Amino acid sequence: MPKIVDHDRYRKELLVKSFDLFAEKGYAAITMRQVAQGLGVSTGTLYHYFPGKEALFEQLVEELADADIANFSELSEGKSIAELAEAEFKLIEQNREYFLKQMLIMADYYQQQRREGKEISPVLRRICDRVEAAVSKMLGIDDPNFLLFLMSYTDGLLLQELYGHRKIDYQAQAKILIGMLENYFKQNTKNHD
Amino acid sequence: MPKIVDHDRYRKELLVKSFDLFAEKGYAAITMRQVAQGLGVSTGTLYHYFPGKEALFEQLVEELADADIANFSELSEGKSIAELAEAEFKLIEQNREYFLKQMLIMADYYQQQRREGKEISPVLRRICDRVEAAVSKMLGIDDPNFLLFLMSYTDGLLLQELYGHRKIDYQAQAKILIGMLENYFKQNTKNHD
Amino acid sequence: MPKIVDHDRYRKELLVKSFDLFAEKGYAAITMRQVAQGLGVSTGTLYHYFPGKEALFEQLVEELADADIANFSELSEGKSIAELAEAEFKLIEQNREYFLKQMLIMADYYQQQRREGKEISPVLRRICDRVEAAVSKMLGIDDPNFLLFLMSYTDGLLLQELYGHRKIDYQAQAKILIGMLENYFKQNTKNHD
Amino acid sequence: MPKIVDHDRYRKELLVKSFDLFAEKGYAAITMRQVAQGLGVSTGTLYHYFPGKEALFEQLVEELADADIANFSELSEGKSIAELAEAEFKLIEQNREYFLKQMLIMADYYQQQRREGKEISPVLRRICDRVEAAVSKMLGIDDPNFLLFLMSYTDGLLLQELYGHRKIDYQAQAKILIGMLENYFKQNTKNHD
DNA sequence: AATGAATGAGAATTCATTCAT
DNA sequence: AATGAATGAATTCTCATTCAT
Repeated sequence: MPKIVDHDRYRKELLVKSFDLFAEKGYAAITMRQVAQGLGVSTGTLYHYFPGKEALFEQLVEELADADIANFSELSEGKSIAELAEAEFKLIEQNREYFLKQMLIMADYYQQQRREGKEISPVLRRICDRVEAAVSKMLGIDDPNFLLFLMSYTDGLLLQELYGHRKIDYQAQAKILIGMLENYFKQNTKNHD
Repeated sequence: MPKIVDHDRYRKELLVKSFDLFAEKGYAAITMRQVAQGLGVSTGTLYHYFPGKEALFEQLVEELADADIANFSELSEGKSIAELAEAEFKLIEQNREYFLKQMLIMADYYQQQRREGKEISPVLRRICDRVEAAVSKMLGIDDPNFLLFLMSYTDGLLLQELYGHRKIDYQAQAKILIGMLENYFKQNTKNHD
Repeated sequence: MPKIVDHDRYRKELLVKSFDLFAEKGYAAITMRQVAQGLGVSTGTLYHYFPGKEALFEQLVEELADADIANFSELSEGKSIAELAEAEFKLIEQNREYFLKQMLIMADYYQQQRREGKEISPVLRRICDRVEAAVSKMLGIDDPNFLLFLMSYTDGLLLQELYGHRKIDYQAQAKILIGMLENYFKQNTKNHD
Repeated sequence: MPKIVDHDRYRKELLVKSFDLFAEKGYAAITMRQVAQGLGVSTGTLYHYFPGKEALFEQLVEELADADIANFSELSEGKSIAELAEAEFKLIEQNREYFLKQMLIMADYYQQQRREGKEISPVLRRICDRVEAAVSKMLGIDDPNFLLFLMSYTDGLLLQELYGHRKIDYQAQAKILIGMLENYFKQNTKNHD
């Protein structure tokens, strides 16, 4: 069944391409025709690969959960905390478009699930967990509360972007974070004594 | 002699009541009929007070920008940093529903403005600025970068709720924040010497 | 019951004022609010004087049927045919706005009656007959076929305005009509011998 | 392979079929649902072929401007003026339904354009000009003023139909017209001497 | 597989009319 | 009498979805 592979491969390709479209307009606001057009296919074809709009969106979010947070791992080797933090912020800054879009899609998905009375989606949690794990490994931090703090801070920074905050100085933020981290490790070391 | 109605007062009342509705479903997903029903009026009446769905939503966001962040000011008197931070987190925890909804509405508004090719809305910025000013005054902090850090952190914490994070331990987070703050003030004092 | 006189007088005043409004937009396209606004009253007041939109329009058309075709009679005294014809055309030209509007309203009324399956309205006929009688008296012509010809010609001339005909040369048309009339009278006289 | 439909051909077919519907009820009074129903299609299909009600109506009027005034040319060969005139009136009488409807549509269009503050439509003029050209060629008359007279007369005759005039005697009218024409040609010939 | 024409339920919005004041 | 707020049915138009080709 080589055909099925092709079918599946193409489906995923469409999913990836639809990411921007959903992020730009939002699930409820975008139409299937717009999606089809954006993907360069007919609506008929779109429905050939996905049973409907809702399923398409769900699969997109699941795709996000499966997608590699590829870049994170690159930087994690044997550097000082300061270097790591700086590298992380550079990475965030460089991909802020992507992260912002992912955030918007997740917010959209959250609302959609709520609308339909469903419990908070395990898919969102999965995405969240994986990012957390990546950050944990990258910075060598295990304390869940401190991890939550870090995640919140970086996610929140992206939110500020959305809120229209005047140009964010990622360098300065990195410096603050480094201070936090150094302090954290100092204290942690003390505690472990 | 017309029916005696304070048009403007009633309009604002409707706006306030529509907050939950828009937050729950999202701008694009909710219908004017649903809004009308939720407000307990007919669609005709809704259109009597607002020229259209878009205007209604915009006025809602503007209302948000004008609304008092009343509760913040209460706690700001002569307490230690630790007390203030603890109080702030309690406040966030208690109002997390409201703050989350506001966040969703702002994200929605952001998308809607983008969809229409408008520049990033000054209204969002106004909301953002006011919250920042409130936090600044409350905690007695002026450094914009540190303020941004704080805002990001607290906003990001709310985002984690949305992402389906298992019960967030606001107490533990408060502790972390206090550590940060104490460290910040210590350092700041040193620098000023 | 002096009040009733006032009521009735005011009603007619409103009718007269509504003539332009209906002519400009058409019965179906104009809204009662627009009419009210155009008349400088509230919709409530409008409904106080007329039971509804349809009745208002019907009364307007009836008002047209009752209105004096005042100006026509002025010119009818002891003049030559050429003079009369010329005078008539000047009159048409001067009032072409009014006549055009009347034409539009009558066409509208015709359609509305048809829509409701009613027979061709006697009211329209009444207007038509009165105009015919006026022309007959004015030009001293009795032959119904020739009168019909005359009416058709002048009404048709107005239609040409509506069709966007470049500036119509009423002088030239008057000359043609005079030729027709003179010829008609010559022949008629011969026939009567 | 899409369903094989000649989009443009079908669009024109719909236009032609919508002629009666618009003439019967008027642009503002007829609803798109009614049009769709009258054409035997769904509203969705109607909107698939036309961007909106206004565009549909405009295209209809343009279609009228392009439509052949086919029948006119038939009769124009080598006959006496009397025969031509008689033939014309027979033609008008036979198609009076069609001409009346065209007149109503044009009046409607005129109002609609005015409503929107547009200048007098070139489309109406185009229709008008083409009819004029046809009549000119048919009767062999060039004098624009005399042509205007003829057009006005015949159009006006149709108007009388609308005004509810009792049965119009087209034979008698033809006789009058013949008189006019003969007189016109006689005089014209004299002038050319 | 792929297309896009067709559908009709449902969205935003309007409007004649009613009615409390 | 006069006002204009309130209503909800009806209008224009959209859109997810289906289906013949």
